[in-house]
Amino acid sequence: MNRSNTGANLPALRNHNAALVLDLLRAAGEEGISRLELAERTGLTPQAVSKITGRLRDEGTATEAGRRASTGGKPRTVLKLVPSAAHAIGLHLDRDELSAVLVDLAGTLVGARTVPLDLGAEPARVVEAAAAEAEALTGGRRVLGVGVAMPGPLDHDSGVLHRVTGFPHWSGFPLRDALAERLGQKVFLDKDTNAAALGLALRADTRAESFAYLHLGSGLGAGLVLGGALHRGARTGAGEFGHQTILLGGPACGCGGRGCIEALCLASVARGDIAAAARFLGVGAANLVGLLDIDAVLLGGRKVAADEETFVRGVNAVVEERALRGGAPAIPVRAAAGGPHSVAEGAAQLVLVPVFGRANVAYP
Amino acid sequence: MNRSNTGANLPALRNHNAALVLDLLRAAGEEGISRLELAERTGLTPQAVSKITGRLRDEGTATEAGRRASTGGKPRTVLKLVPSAAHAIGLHLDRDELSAVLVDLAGTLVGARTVPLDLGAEPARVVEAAAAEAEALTGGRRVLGVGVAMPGPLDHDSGVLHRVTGFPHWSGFPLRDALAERLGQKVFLDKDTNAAALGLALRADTRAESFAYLHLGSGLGAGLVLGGALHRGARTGAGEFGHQTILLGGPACGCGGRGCIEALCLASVARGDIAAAARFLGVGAANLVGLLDIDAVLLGGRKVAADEETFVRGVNAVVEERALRGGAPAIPVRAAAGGPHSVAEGAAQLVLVPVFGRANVAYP
DNA sequence: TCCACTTAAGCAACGCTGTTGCCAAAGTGC
DNA sequence: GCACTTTGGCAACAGCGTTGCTTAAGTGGA
Repeated sequence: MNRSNTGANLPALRNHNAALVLDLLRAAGEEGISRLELAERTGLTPQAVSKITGRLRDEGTATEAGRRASTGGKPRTVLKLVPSAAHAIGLHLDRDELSAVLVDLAGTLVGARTVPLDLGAEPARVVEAAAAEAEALTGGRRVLGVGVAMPGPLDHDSGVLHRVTGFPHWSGFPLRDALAERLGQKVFLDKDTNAAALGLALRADTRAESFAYLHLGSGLGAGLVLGGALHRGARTGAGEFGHQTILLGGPACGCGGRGCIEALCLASVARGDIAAAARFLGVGAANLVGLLDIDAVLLGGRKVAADEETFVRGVNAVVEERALRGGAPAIPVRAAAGGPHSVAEGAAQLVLVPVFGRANVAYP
Repeated sequence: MNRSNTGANLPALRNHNAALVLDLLRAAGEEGISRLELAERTGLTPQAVSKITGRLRDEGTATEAGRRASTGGKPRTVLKLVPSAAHAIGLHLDRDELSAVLVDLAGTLVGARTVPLDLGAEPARVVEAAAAEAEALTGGRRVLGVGVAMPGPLDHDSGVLHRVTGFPHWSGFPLRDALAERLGQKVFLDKDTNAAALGLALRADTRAESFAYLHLGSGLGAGLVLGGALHRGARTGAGEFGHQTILLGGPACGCGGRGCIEALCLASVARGDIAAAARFLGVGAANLVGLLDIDAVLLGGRKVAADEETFVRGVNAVVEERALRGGAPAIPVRAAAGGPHSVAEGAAQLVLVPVFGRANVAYP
């Protein structure tokens, strides 16, 4: 259940409704949305919407932008988000590269920087490098916070890293708090696959409330969006997809197990048999779709990008066959959209999520 | 993200806070809880808690029950839920049996009836039989609604059945609305595995925010509780666990696939090799634990009950080994508690969930 | 051109929420 | 017996969305 455990008072109620309206304004994009439509969609009275949008306009977060055609009376006024009213920074710390982006309230990329990074260096030096990139992008703008995405495992709630694969000295380092203190900004930390999935969840072209993002690069991982929200699990460990067993007693995997999807996929890719890799991935995807009843499967990662069509076709074939067998409707399998900074952009969305009321709790 | 899509006003805020307090009162059980502790746990001010509990006492839902020892000042007054203030009915429609229970606000079993049922009969007759059982249990008490659990597939949101396996004439029947009209009560419909999981989620001895309930009977299914709420998926299809592939190219399953957990498990059970069945179940459980990062795995169903210890031990061994391999803490694997009416009791909880604010949306 | 009608949106008064400031009640312990 | 601590209710209050009404801004027929 996606629920709040804390009591609510008038300011909380006000934030809740304002976030709801802002989320609709964001979804409306350039087209805008009228006050009455906001009222219908939120269930609030038109008068309440007028008050809320009035406050947003006073803040500078929303603005009037034209009118619709009349339907026999006074035409509706169109309201739009003012994306430049605030910004967020997203950082993607990868093994050998640091990607930093600045996005506006609408999530649009405003600036980006990429520099080499040695994740094996001392934590303090990495923090300093990350902070420098963030500051270089800020440029006097109103920045709400900084989102950081990196390879797991880590703990989203406490902002502490665990044993980052290959870099044992990161274990237990409180990256979120260290960066927050250095920058004087709110900082949010999450796994790279989660950030990527969040970024996809908020793209206008991904209209799915629930989906799985499967990332096949040097490893295989997943980001899960369930009911519009990231599912992180109890210890930010959710999305461990690569080491699902699909072939008992199968070939050995680096993890110590046998018949893991990752091992089967990567071996097939290494052999050049992309169709076989896609089928293995499809079996895991079909398991996942059946278990969670999601709306879509999105594929990404370097290995997928190298032969998108074969992967999409192969995964789709397995998922579709399994759905038909179970009498369920088939769900779409697509390649994930997104450019070279998609993970960093998703990280920036970690900052924007609470602004638009899409946090795991309805009341902050 | 577990979030509300609708606007909130003062009555909604009041309901939200009252439900929060009621939930804490329920969790406190016979021991009770003081006003100040309620204030700490909810984040509300003591005065707000006094007002809310005052209203609950006026309604008859809560009552004062003794005091704690003094800590140097006026001793705290203990408040308790009055379980008999309202009741809920739960119905479990199984293939050959109808189990009906009456539970109080605390979820305690107050009455139960079991009669034979032919799920293959005409829907109208089944509705009538269900309604008669519900009425026989009511007995002039204040009943908040009726929860119905039955084998899927079905749609929880619309309350309509799909092609119930083996009973094609149920397809498309609006069971929820038919029963609601016949009884003049609110009715909630869900899958049997979901009801069982919900019942477990609300038992005092299951202290897990997120867990999977794996049910091995004539088939194999799962109920998922994530972050304290049932995860039903987009079409109430979540929990399709039996037909997860764990052995590519394995033995054929009745579903048309190969190497499904269900087929492997049931074949082992039929051979009398319970340890092997447990290992197969364990592989599926380990996949699930890794994917969702849950806190516990609970096992139930007739086949499990026949040799609980072997199943728990076998599943635990696989789950534990996988967790250690991934560097994650091991999570408990246990047999699900619950008596002969546990599914019907969980169905009754479908009615109580909104009362205690544990619905999927924070604001109803 | 005018006027009746429709639709949009703000103003003002209102009921009700949790909060704040204060005080009475009910204990402990020197 | 008195000072102190802690609980918990009373009363006044700020602020939320709602309600009732008015004004603004269009359409379309006479």
